[in-house]
Amino acid sequence: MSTQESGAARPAGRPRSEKAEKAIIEATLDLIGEGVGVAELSIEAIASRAGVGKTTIYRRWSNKEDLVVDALATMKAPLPPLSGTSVRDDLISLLEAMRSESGQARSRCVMNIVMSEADRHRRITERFMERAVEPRRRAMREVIERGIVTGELRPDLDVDMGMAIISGTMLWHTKWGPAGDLSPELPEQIIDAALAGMAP
Amino acid sequence: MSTQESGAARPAGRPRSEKAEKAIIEATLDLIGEGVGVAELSIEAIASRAGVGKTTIYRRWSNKEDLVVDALATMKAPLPPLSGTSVRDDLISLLEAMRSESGQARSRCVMNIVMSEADRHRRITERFMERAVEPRRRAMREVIERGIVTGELRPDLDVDMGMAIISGTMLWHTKWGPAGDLSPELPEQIIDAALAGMAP
DNA sequence: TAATTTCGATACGTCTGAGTTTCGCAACGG
DNA sequence: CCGTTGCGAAACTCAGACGTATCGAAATTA
Repeated sequence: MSTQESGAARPAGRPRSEKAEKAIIEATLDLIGEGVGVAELSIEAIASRAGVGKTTIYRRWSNKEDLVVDALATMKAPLPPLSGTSVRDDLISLLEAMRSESGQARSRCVMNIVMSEADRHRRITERFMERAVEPRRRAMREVIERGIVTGELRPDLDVDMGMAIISGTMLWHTKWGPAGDLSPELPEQIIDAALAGMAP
Repeated sequence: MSTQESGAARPAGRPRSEKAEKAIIEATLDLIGEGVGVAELSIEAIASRAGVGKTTIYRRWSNKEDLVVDALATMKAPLPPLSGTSVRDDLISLLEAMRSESGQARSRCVMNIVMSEADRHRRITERFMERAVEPRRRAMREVIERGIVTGELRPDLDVDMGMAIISGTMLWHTKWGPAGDLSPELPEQIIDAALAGMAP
């Protein structure tokens, strides 16, 4: 077992370095986190940052887009634990997770790329959505649907619209809200405002 | 008056072509509208598209960023006329204006750039915000404040939060809503949902 | 040990685009 | 008509990055 296969017979020769692979992905996310866009992102910069030869990158990914897709796909969403005591609390927890991520430069820059590169590099967006966005979306949907069942939310509530209001209001604050970090009270404020509505 | 100055004495020599300037800005917006990002945007492509020599561009703008700033600043917001009959109607009109713009590739691409390039090219964002976003923001704020005065909206409503909910929900749909054009009913649906709230 | 494959480093030819210069012509003022 | 400035086109130099090839060393199997 110590020197032997795991499924497919090892093809002989020096095995690919797992460490190099990690370093490449990490360097890619690192540069992205510094605000470098996909277009400016150069393989040479990644190789240099990762302490790796360019060959080591090209042996694994045939082009930049493939690498970026894989790199972004590693940004999985760590869904917050939901207490389940009340819909209000769970929604606040979900927004709080978004808020804390919006404080990380890397997350912010990744979102910028995903949102603006959707047309040019469809594949980048697709994998990321499926891996990172969909799970969150599902979680929020479940909370809202549960709220309708328990009577905590209006029975005629349009679930999709409810999600759009909550996520959209949060998104708006991360993009156009006052500069600097978002207030820790913001998630609570948003949820209460969304629940209450604006009409008298 | 026909051949004479308007303020500063003309410095002699052939005057700069107003037409070329327009063509350059138009070509820039044209390329941006095709999804070309700021990084990929090349002066040569702009010159060629505008039917203009590179010199003519460099004589006016010393670098790409300056040109893009000026180009985006020409995208002024054509605020929709507000009937003023009801707050609901006016808010719907404001969202309808956003919806119709979101159907234009050029507007969509400009928004992508403004939102994602905010960190890298601060100046691009700043001028655009001031020229195109602020007027809309003011208009919506006035409508909401009027609604509070007339009693159409809750007296204790947080105006900023109300704006965030409405604009954010619309923004969310333009970015992550179902693909394709937004439904003409969407503005009305958003406003009604925002006014009503989610609680029973 | 021998064969094989990957490793990081480095050099290479190629391409794209920046920014400058030069050209002959056009448009303006005096 | 003359000096000045702008015009589009083209050529130029320069930098950066691409993607490939080659190197000697390292890691692994047989």
